[in-house]
This record gives sequence, structure tokens and C-alpha cells, in this order.
Amino acid sequence: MKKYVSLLKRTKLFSDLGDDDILSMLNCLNAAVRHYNKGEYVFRQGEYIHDLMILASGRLHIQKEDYWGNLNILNEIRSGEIFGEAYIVPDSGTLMNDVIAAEASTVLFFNVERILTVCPSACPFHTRLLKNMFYTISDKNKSLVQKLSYMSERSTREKLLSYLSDEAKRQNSSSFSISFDRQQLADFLSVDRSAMSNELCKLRDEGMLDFHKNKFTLYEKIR
Amino acid sequence: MKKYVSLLKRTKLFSDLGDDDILSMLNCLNAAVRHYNKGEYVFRQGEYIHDLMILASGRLHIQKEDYWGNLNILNEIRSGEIFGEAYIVPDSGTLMNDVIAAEASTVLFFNVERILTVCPSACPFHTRLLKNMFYTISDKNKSLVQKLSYMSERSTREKLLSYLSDEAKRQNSSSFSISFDRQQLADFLSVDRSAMSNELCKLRDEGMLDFHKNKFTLYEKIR
DNA sequence: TCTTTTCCGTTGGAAAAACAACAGACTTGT
DNA sequence: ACAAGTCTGTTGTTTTTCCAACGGAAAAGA
Repeated sequence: MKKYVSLLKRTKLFSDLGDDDILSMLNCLNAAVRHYNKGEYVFRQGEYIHDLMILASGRLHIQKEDYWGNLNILNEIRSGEIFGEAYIVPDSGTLMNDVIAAEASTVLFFNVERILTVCPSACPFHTRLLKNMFYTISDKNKSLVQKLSYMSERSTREKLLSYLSDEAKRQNSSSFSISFDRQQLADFLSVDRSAMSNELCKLRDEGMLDFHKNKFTLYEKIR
Repeated sequence: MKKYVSLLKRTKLFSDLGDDDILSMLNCLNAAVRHYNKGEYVFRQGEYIHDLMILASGRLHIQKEDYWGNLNILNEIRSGEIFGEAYIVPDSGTLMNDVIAAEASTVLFFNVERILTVCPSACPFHTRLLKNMFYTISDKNKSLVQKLSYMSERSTREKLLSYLSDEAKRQNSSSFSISFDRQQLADFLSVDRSAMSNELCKLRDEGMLDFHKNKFTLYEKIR
């Protein structure tokens, strides 16, 4: 368990906590670790969730497949992010979506009930952890709203532009890489792949952006 | 402030707390109240948010209007729900959307920092409040994912069906009312109003549902 | 009660997206 | 190095959505 401490230190959930504090918390919180290969399911739709999970390394997709095989990627979980936070409420029912490893991933499982009930006064790090947990869930919330704003764009072009410009802002550069391949990006934005590919090329031909494989560059409007 | 206690008792955030406890908390948390008329702005895009808000009564829309006047209703806040939870992280920037009263509404403002820092051991209700707050944000999160799943449907018809069937489930009846008028529903699902109206009538003609004004009834597939 | 305004369904033409199919470039595995 | 498989761009056709416009019904206001 020790080797995950350095990873966890960099996450929002455990920020501003010392190595020893984290380690003792991992024990106190009944933490478990599991590793997943690319393509492996972490959870399937219909399962019961009791824990709060944090992705120590790798990348996950929260996705949904309908009766006709249409895939929708509802959200992407990146290293250091939490997931399952929507199911920490008791009796919140079964999982609505699949969770699948988009690449080799390591997941830590925590017993949430313990964070909320055990030793509120006893351990001095507890207050810090609670605060971090709020901020983390709050952040998650914000990213969900952000995704909602991509999805509420009416056209494929505008979905692309809002997603790409947000990604540029997030990575703090007009030149950046994304983790999706074309099909995944289309599933993420809920559009047709070929139509999206077409639209991307139009945007390139109009001089608004450029791309090679997964590396995109956005240009200013006036050049 | 006393008259809001009975309202707050029914919310998830203050459930399982006594009247006196709630009242003393309202003071401790620096709670403020404001009333809004229908159509009035609660917040505008670009403002800074410091508090966590709970809607004591009424109905709010979180919405966004683009340069061309296209309106998108990102979310609807119902009585007893919280909002602004995405901005409780320090330095989380300015509000991305407008918040507007869809009907006459009463909003309570809380200082979040106090909930997280003040008297973790001193007051016995604090643990309960923290737990409730987690559950509330978690619930909010779930409803965001739910909305994402409507939005990720490819066609107007499927957006309608997924929204309406969820609403039937939520209200626990195949016959139910919605709070949106047609234009608002279209803005909520990010589709064109007339096309949506058209699709609704097709669904009615096919015998899948019926409606009069805002009252909908869904039918079984086999009758 | 009468007028004005809003809401809703309907229609037809324009625009966009979905779909299917294919070919070349690139990867992967043997 | 070769074969098999995957990923991406491209094209043409079909389907769906968007948009603008209109009229009737219902609601609001004078």
C-alpha cells in the first residue's frame, strides 16, 4: 500500500497531507487496491456500489451501450480523479452505467461511511480530508456541468469547438493532445464519427485549427 | 429566519435535525435569505460565488444564452435542492451560467467555509450536517449524470422518451405533470421547439403517450 | 367583454447529421 | 517482413433537424 502514497499525495483528495497521515488513513479507511488491464470492466451496469473510488493511475471511461450497440462515453476519469461519488448515498440503487479501463489502470477503493463517521475529533487530519473530499466532489460536479455545456451545443462543429477550446484552456496551450481516438471522441460528444471527421477537416481547411493524429493546434481568429 | 425552519426540515441537507439545531446552525453559518420574482436573475454569468445556496421554495433554471440568443437550460433546481456547489472550491473562478427564477422563489445563502472549518468537535449536529451535505451534493451529481444521459441520445424522439420515462419513474406514476412549457422543454433537451412538438405528436399518434398541456401519460408497449 | 399577447401545433424548404461503404495509412502480431 | 486488423478521411444517399412563418386556442390584461 505504501507505494501508492506518492501517487495519492498529488491528488486533490489527499493534498496537504503528510505521507504518514495518508498511510494511516488508508488503513483506517479500509482501502483496497485493484489493477485493471486495458478494456477490462471495473464495474458493470446493474452492480451495487458501496465505496468511493480514486483512480491512482490510468484512464477510465464511464459509458453506456444501448440495445442497438450505440456507445456513449458519458465521462472520462483521469488519473487522480474520483468516481462513484454519485452512489455514496445509502440506497442509491444500482449503477446506471459501465465503467471500463481505457488503458491499464490502478483503482483504490475506500469505505466512505468511515470517512463520514469515524473519529471526527480524534484524528487531526480528518478535517483536512473532509474538506478535500468536498472540493474533489465539487470539482467533479463542475466537470459534469462542463460536459453538459458541450452536449447542449446544437451542431457537431460547435460541440467540437467548445470541447477543443476547453481542452486548450485546461492544458494551458493552444497545442495539445487528447486521449480519445476519433471514434471515442465521437462517442464522447454523441455524434457520428464520419460526420465529425468531416467537420474536423472543414475546420482545418478554414484555417481554424490543425491536427495530426491526437495532437491538435487551435489558431487565433485573425492571423 | 424561524419561518424557514419547517421548510428546511424537509430538505436532504437538514434532514434528521431538530428545529432548534437548525435554527442555531442558521445563525452559526451566517445564513441570509432573499426572495426573487419570476424571471428575476439570482446570479449572472461572470459573477463570483462564495456561498452555497439552497432553494427553500420555487423553481430555478441554470441556463446559458449564446451570442445568437440561443437559450440552453442546463439544469432545473427544484425546491429543497442546493446549487452553487460547483463553486465552493476556493479560486474556482466566476460563474459560467445564469441562474434565473422560473417562478417566485426563496433562496438561502450559507457560508460553506464555516460548515467545513468551524467547531468540528464542538457541535454534535455538525457530523450530521456534513454527512447530509455529502449526500446532497452526491445526489446533485447523480442528477447531472442523468441529464447527461438524456443529452447523449442522438435523436429528438429518444431524448424525449428518456426524459419522460425518467420523469414518470421519479414521480412514480405513468401519468404526471412537468414544470416546463414546450419552449423550455426544448431548451432543456437542446432541440428545436417545433421539431420537438412535431415529434411529440407523432409519439401520440403512434399510441405511445398522450398529453394535454403539461400533463403527460405514458402507455405500455403492448396494449 | 374585448383586445392583446403568449403558447402550441403544423407545414414546407434549407441545412445538417446520420448512415453505409470504401480505400489508404498505420499498427499489431506472428 | 508479411498478413491481418484497425483507424481515419472521403463520398454519395437518406433521414432528421433546423428555421421561418402562420393560424388557432388559450391566457392575460384592460
